[in-house]
Amino acid sequence: MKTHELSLSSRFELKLVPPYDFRLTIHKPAGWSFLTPDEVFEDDTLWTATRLPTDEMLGLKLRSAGTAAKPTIRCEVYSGKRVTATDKKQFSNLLTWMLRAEEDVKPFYALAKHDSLVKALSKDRYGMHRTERPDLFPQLILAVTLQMAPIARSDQMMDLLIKEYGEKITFDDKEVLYWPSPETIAKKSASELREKCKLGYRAPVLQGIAEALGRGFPTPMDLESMSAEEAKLKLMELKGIGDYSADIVSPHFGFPLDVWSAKIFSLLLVGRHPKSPRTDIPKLKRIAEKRWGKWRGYVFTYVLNDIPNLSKRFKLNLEDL
DNA sequence: GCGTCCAGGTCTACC
DNA sequence: GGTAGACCTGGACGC
Repeated sequence: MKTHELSLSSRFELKLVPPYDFRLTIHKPAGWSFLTPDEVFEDDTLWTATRLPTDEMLGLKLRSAGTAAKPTIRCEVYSGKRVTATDKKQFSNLLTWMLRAEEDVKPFYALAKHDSLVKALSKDRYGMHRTERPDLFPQLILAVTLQMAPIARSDQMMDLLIKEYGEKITFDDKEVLYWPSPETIAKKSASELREKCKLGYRAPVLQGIAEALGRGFPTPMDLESMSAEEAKLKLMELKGIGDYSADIVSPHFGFPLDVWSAKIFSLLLVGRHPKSPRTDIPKLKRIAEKRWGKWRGYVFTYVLNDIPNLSKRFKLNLEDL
């Protein structure tokens, strides 16, 4: 396994737009990782890693030094090269973007005045933010492995991809395994990927995506600068990425309903179990857009991270769907 | 044990 | 433009 030994390159504090709950944001209650499933979260400190569009690896140590009302995050960036003052400024800008430090969620919470679901969500998960990744490939791996598989099987495929082809990042006496690069996956045969990572028909799909990224593809930052529709269409040019996957991967983040979440939102939005969850997806997406507009992605993230509370509050059996 | 069924989409062929 | 059917494979389920 390729190993990167990184050393401290930059240390700075970020002031964030309140309310901002550090723990809820970077260590989400439903268990989704910030950047890699192998990141370490101890004593309200996160050690994680990311790959930049330049292919450089960074180690990140993030720690809250404030409260949800007065949020501050102490950031340490670990790198494998000597960094300049310009690099340090870019690290600060990058973390601001990744943590959505400047995003004001108060307009979202204002919807609670006339919306009982948003009222519950904003109370349960006050200060939780969505986050961004500068590395597109892990999001695409997530989207592809989620397709047509129970979550345990998706986890199995992702774990095997990281163990077989991932990279080891060591810094600050910690070790973090990170996702494989598109270059690594593009070089493997589909049959090897299928066998070692139990990817099934997804093996050639993932390899094709890795090859497409290697030929040049917009970065997440590029996609964000496009309109939401343009970004989605660009992502859907990748074979194996359809409407649902593009909604997950796009930094504009749509309302990525799959069969499982369609069952949940059918109960929350129209108060009944769907007869055919897959058929109901377009209708549910339209209802969500009309009800929450640009904040529907936030509603989606909040709901997925608040299932046990919502089940009790609205007397719905959402945990067994 | 063993066989059967199906899952947190996408693509293609066919009408 | 709409839709049925195929797609890997592991695990749940019934027997």
